[in-house]
Amino acid sequence: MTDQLSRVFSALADPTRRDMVARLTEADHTVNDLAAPYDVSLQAVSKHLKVLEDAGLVTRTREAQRRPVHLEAEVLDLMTKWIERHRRRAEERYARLDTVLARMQDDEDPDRSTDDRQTGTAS
Amino acid sequence: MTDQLSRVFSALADPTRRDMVARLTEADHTVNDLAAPYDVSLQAVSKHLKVLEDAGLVTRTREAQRRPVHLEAEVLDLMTKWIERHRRRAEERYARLDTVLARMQDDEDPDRSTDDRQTGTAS
DNA sequence: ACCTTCTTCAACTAATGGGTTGAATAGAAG
DNA sequence: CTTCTATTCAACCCATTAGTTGAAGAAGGT
Repeated sequence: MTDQLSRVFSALADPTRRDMVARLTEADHTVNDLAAPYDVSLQAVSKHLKVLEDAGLVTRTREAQRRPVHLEAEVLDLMTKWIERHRRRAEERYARLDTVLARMQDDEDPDRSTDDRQTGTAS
Repeated sequence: MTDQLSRVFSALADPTRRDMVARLTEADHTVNDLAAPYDVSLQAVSKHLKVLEDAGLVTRTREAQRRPVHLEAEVLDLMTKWIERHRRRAEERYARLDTVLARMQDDEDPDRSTDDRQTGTAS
């Protein structure tokens, strides 16, 4: 899992980490702050943060003993781009399929042989 | 990892599975078809497909001995929605921060006390 | 019936992931 | 210098995952 895209998807596959990200959209937080709502050790939270950091989703600075965590929201665009690119391809394909199916439907029913392009009757 | 959103993120955290999804946007494929490009056993590919299926990303029907795999692209919207919701929140927060910073900048510089809202000079 | 094709099930292994506890570091504050 | 707070490192545990090989099941073709 060497590429960033994989790391980002993987990072957000965990509900706790998604919740952290959600809270970080509102404000930067210290590790202690972030840990408060969860029923796990501080060290576990620290690990979660490392995962988010390795994915590029958060950065951390220093402020006295604290290490405020900051969300790098632009990284989310990486995913959005991938998803939307493929979503779009699939949509286009479905559209083509619908067209094909509609034509087949027409062919099946010889009464309504009104082909849009060919104004005259078939030879 | 009980919720679907987690399963979908997790499913797409693997480059091979992403590639499969990418190929499935163009056409349905059999397991053999899908497996061809990868240097792993057929059983491994079958397992990958199970992950995608459990996430709701693909469905499989039967067609003689084959089990054609079909992409369910709408599921991608689940992710897009989550991501965009939080992306937007972060953006809004940044915007607010910029405003605050701009105000602080103004306060720091007493020469240019031209407040846009107040047409006359300050009292 | 038999063979072939396509696919999955079962059992195993090695690596990874999320959690734990205990010790170590970084910086303020006494 | 000691102590307190905030955070991380290290070692370990257990469950899950990605891969393997070998056997089995399901559907057609002969």
